[in-house]
Amino acid sequence: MVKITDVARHAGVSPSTVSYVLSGKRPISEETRRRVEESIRRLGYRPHAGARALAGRRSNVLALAVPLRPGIDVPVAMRFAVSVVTTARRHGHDVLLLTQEEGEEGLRQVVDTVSVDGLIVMDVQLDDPRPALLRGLDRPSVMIGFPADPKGLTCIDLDFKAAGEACVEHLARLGHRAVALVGSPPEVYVRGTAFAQRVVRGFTAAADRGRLASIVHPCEASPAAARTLAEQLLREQPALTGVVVHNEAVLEPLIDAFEKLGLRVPADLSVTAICPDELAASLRTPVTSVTLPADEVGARAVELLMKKLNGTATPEATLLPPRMTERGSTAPRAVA
Amino acid sequence: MVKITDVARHAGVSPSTVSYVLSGKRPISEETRRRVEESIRRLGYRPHAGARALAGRRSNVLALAVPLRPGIDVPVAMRFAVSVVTTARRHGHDVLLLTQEEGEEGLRQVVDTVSVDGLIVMDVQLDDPRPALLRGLDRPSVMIGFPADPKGLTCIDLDFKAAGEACVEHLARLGHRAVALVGSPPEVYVRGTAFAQRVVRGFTAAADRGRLASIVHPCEASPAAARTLAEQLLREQPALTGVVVHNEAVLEPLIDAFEKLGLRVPADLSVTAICPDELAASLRTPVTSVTLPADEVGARAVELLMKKLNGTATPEATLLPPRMTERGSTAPRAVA
DNA sequence: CACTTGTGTCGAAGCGCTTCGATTGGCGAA
DNA sequence: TTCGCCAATCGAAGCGCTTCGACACAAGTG
Repeated sequence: MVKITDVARHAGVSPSTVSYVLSGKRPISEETRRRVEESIRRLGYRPHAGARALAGRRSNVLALAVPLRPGIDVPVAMRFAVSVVTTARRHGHDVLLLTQEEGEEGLRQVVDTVSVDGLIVMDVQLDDPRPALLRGLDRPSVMIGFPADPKGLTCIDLDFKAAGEACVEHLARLGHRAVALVGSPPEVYVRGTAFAQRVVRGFTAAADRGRLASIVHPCEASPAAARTLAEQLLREQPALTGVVVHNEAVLEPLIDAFEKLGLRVPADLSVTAICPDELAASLRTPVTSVTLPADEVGARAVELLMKKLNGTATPEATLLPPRMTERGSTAPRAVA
Repeated sequence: MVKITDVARHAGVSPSTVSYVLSGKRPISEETRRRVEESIRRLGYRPHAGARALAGRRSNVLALAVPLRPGIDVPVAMRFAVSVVTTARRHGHDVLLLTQEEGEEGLRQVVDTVSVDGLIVMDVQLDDPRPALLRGLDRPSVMIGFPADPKGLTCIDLDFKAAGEACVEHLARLGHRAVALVGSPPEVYVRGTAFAQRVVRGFTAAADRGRLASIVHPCEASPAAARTLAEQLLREQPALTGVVVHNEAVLEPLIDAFEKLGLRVPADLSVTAICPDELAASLRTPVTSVTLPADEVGARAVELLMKKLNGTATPEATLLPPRMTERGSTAPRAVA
């Protein structure tokens, strides 16, 4: 194994100089720096992570809590995770994976063990016990999603309320007067997942403001549930011409179901979604959607955490404004 | 932070004794052990991971490479991952997450950095470059899946060939004479993913042996693709009465599609699948399936790795025999 | 020209843990 | 009773790195 003393010898400097070249914490002359960097490359030197963690106070490891709870869309969750991992790596950090089972215990343990510089917590819920835990920790953290009380924390997420509003307003502008929200699976609401509720709130508020008739239903993540729900919606609201889907798993089956029921999209029924762009664009009928920018959220979460690690002040709440892309699944309401 | 010397003082012993209590590498009297353990608990002591990694040669961290390639079923992949993480934790190890982007570079880097005791690599493909890399490493590894040449490696997976055979044989026993395999998305075959090909091989071999008419088609992971394929299968093989589905994402839509086409399951068409039990059991028509034991595979992979870390010999290949559960989606062929 | 101020580098002291060799005391064998 | 031996424990030497204070020298300052 190549160690720092090897590099130092090879470059004709002291180990501390090599360390300073690496960390940039003290000025190093241009020439020395170059020599050291050359030696590092030639010898293929990689600092020993454990030694670093011991001597410095940093381990260069982040923990990522990914609770794969029932009802969440796993592929979407993993987009966040992948984005976190790659961004972290760009910042020289590795990512330790925590899953639901480890829950609070896992959090505490990993933190106590000092193997982790900071943590990123996904799928935060309104009554989540983790925010309290995080507040008590001596290590910085960032939450993806919002708990009931984000005071003293750092949270980031898409502005789901605005996203819900944007969808309704888009439909309203097109002349639609009766709209429905197809939400996440019921478990998600039962658990009090903030983002789901925010969509509902935004949806309802905008509908009320625009004096649109509106209904809201959660929906299981299965094609069968989608079909059932499609029928139910039309029964409850025969004048329905606009649908907002906030449920990746049923987006396609739901459109299918409506078409099977004789409604053409967008001629008879306009559909918008809140979901990753890739999904919306990949469907047979590309769907007008507010993007769920998982990549951006993941990356920004890491960047916020890096800032906190550097002692830079960070905002408590970061809400990304919704960005809507029209793709042809929405059209002006046909005038009867 | 509580350190080993604090524990030692509290228990009235030397730090090395505490260390030996923890590692069990030297005999410690029953009484001392108890006192030390009590102190550890009372003080809430957690060994510093970095210091451990530095002093000992172990970091108690595993790397898990989860390449979320197109065409793979993310929820299923995550079942493996979660199982790996929880099993690793039971063995006192944390799990570092590697994603596709980091690929070989990430592997090498994490390993060089000595932050990792061993690695588990998922979604291995026939011509995967990683096995070669792993062979060259000085650290043990376990692969979930099989490369073209598993010599010198440790691989574990469901015996997909036998699984394919089991499905066909089950259908054959029920009197079916014409069967179809609905496979994974085409990308998966193009990439040469062993498990997908093995299913095909098992399926075909068993069909030939039993003199069944058989057809094989990959299928995109979308309801639309499922519908199209259902029609296509019936067109190509009007006598079709048995289907094997090896594609979690289209299992439900496919059954739907067949039913829409007027075939009742299992009265007119018997369906079996290779997928996690939970999925098979959760459908409206519970599906007879060979379980894809993600939990077991993940856990066994970790255990194999632990064995290698302890220097115990491990078999190169572990193939879990298929376990089939009848659930009512298969029935004897209706005699015309 | 003596004196401060910076700049770039070095040496040494740990970080918390494991591990190796040494030490102690108790016990059976001679 | 003495010796040797084993079980149980201790002390000290690092593991590879960061960081702090010291130092040497060059470049201003009055």
